Amino acid sequence: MNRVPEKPSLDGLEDKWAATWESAGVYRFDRTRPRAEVFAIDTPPPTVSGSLHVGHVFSYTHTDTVARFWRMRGLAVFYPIGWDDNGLATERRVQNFTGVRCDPRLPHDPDFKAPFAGDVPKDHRAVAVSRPNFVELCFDVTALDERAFEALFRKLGLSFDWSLLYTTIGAESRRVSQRAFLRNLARGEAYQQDAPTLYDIDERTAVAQAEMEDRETPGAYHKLAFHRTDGSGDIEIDTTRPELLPSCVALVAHPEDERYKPLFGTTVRTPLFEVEVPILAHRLADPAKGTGIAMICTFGDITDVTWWRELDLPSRALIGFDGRFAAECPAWIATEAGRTRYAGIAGLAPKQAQKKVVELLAESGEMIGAPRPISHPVKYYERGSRPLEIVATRQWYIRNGGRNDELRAKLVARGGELTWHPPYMQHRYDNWVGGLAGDWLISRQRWFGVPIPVWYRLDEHGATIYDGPMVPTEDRLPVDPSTDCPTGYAEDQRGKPGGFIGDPDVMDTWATSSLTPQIAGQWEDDPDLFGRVFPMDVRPQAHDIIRTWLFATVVRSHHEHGCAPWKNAALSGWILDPDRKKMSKSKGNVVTPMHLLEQYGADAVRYWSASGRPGTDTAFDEGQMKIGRKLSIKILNASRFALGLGDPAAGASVTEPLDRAMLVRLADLVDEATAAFEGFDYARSLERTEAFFWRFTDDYLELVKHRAYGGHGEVAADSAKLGLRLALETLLGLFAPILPYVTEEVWSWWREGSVHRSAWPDAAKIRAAAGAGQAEGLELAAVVLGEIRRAKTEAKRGLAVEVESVVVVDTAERLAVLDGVQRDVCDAGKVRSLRAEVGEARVDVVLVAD
RNA sequence: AGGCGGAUAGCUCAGCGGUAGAGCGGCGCGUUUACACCGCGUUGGUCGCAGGUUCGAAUCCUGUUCCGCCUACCA
Repeated sequence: MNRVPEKPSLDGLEDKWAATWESAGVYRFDRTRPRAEVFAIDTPPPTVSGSLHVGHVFSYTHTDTVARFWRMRGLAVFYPIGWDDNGLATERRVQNFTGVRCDPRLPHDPDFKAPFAGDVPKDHRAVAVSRPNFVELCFDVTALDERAFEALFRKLGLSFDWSLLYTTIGAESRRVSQRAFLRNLARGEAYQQDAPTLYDIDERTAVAQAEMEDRETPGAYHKLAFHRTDGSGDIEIDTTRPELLPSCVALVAHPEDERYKPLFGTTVRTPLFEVEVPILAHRLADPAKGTGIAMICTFGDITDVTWWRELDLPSRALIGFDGRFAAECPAWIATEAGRTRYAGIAGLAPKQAQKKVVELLAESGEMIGAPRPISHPVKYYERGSRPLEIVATRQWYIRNGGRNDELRAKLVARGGELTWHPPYMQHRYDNWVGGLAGDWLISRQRWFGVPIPVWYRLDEHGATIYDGPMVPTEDRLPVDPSTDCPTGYAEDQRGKPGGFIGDPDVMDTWATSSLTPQIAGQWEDDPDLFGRVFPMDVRPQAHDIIRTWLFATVVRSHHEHGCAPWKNAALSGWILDPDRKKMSKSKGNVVTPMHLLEQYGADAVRYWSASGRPGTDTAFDEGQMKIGRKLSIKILNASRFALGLGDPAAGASVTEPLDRAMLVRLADLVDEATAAFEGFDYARSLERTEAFFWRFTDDYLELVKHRAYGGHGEVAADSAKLGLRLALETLLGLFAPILPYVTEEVWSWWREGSVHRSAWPDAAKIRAAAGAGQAEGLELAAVVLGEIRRAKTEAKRGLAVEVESVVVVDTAERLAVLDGVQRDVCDAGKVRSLRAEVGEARVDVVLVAD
């Protein structure tokens, strides 16, 4: 059966085969298979906040090659895909795309239409919309983005089972997320606390430690004079945040610092605001920093929080949820001068307040010298533009070992249960878990997310009673406490004294995406399915989100299931631009992938991706894509040659030494490629297969060509045809995970079904066909052929020119091997006579005269 | 400041104890019935630096310099 086209082409293969695979269900998960026969992948759901970039193509291809390998090995591959479309990134996308902002105080407008669709003018001021309207827009815009995501992933040839598609904002995800939260709550792993938290004043939400990053930021030391209340002079302190002076609650120095030891227990008056504060001792005060004595403000940084807690200080926080200083002068500023000065900064943002305070200090003479500019690391929300503030608020947390060493040790051990690819990535995990400073803050003061499924009772005055929140039964999930009622209450009691109120917050995106194994596996909704896929075999992801997604998933699995969520963690590197910088949207150096797929073809782009070794950052390189395209074309043409020779006779076998030698090497290749894939090393498998393939086409095909055409009779020709077919079948199999389109195309010329459902190549079967083949035969023939080619090239003659004679000098042993392949060498080189001599290795070539 | 990676041909990278490799690029040759979206040949390197172990080191050990990343560092 031969359906070899006259002029094979790569054009159009993506659309043709993607459609066929979908309609034939080639990648459908077989849920009847027991756990031992399943390979389950916890695919990262990409964040829906615009478009996918070439980095996604890179890492998703890696996982896809592994999925395809295990599928060919006969496992039922559970390979879901989801869209992470809840959370702040999505909200931002929607704001930027439609030109609106959410104002939850507004009423729902049923006729509202978005003012823009991706074409928001630069000078546009965002239109305020109600929360329900905003959420509707979020659904609309994400649906649009998700269609584009799907088109790209399908074209790239990712072998997802699209029937398993989920979204993190979908009802199923909300149910899983809320159920997991409620179980955390019931077991005491989730709790509420009113405490200082990291707070982004632009997004107006609390953020978690994992979402925080340091940025080198310009600042300045200001030296301030605090006045001793016993009148014996001033204490000088250095601060980068003089605007926090009205929140000062104490000064602190190291307990062993001789300079300040005598002052502990005495008090000073703050500059400008004239508040009396104590001088205290604490080990975290660094005698080498600034003047060695610091002012404690509520709250300038995390150390302030520690001091506040450990020294039992009052809270004098002034920066509110809007990021501005309180409008009213606080009671602790008692003097008239102090209150007048505070009026000057009331309502200002931190930066403006600092400017004003510095002015006031200059006027009062309480600043010593000019500010000394410095550059120092400051904490930002990773998506934020202004430094984080610390604001005392009530928030929800999930225990993650940050405040409990026993739990911390258990979670480190869970990380140790995983097999990490590459192994050194585990250090990142250990490093992060070891350095956690607090529990995981999961509540966000946002709108498009999974609601925290609790209600609070209101007392007879309408005040919220936070103790003993009311929770829904699991059969009611998912709920939205802003529209659903707690059991035993009616809607008209919402917000009324003696009634109830819903928790207004949503959970952070990670609090839901940390449950992707449970979401994809339909935990509790389909226990049969869940039992067949959990714990999963592998979590593939990029290494920059080990501290967030990977760790959070381990935390949830540990709490809920008492085990690690997967067996393996496979970490992809980043794509670097030609200047070796990470490609990211914020740097503006991203390359959009669709045009690459159209220009080079999906297989070529996958080839480039698969040449990036696991965990290794890789340069964006269109040159590699060109090579991948060349390789794909070569596969088409070589296949056309092998299959165009016609079918071998029934009962024929591989008899020729050259053919057997090639098969011996091919079997070795299968062993190597298999071992590489078993260790998730798709890159090594590709490299070895490709190296073999080029030698196969350059040397073996040329050596065998004349004989295969029938130059030495049917038996010798059939040996070649059989060898070629076995090699072709094997090479198509080895290439199939990397180059799914071209391999499927060639497969369809002569085989039934999909190559992607065929069995992974079997080295034993190839060795059986090779019989007593001597592997060196192929190399030896290639070496002699190479010498012949060189002689022709150096003589500036064409390769078609005939060779008068060749003398091969080598050991008797090798000459015996050469003897078996000599006829093929002479055919390929157009050699009239070849003589062998024992001696020091050498090849002499004499061409026929011009 | 700790930790982890990397440093090999002009470029991208493989090799990780036994005579320095591939592809791309450069140069030259060639239309041979799979392939001009081609083929063939060829040119490229004190394997970051300095010590050490070894018969033998790109490969192991120690130190060191650059580059990247992760943690920590906000008075």
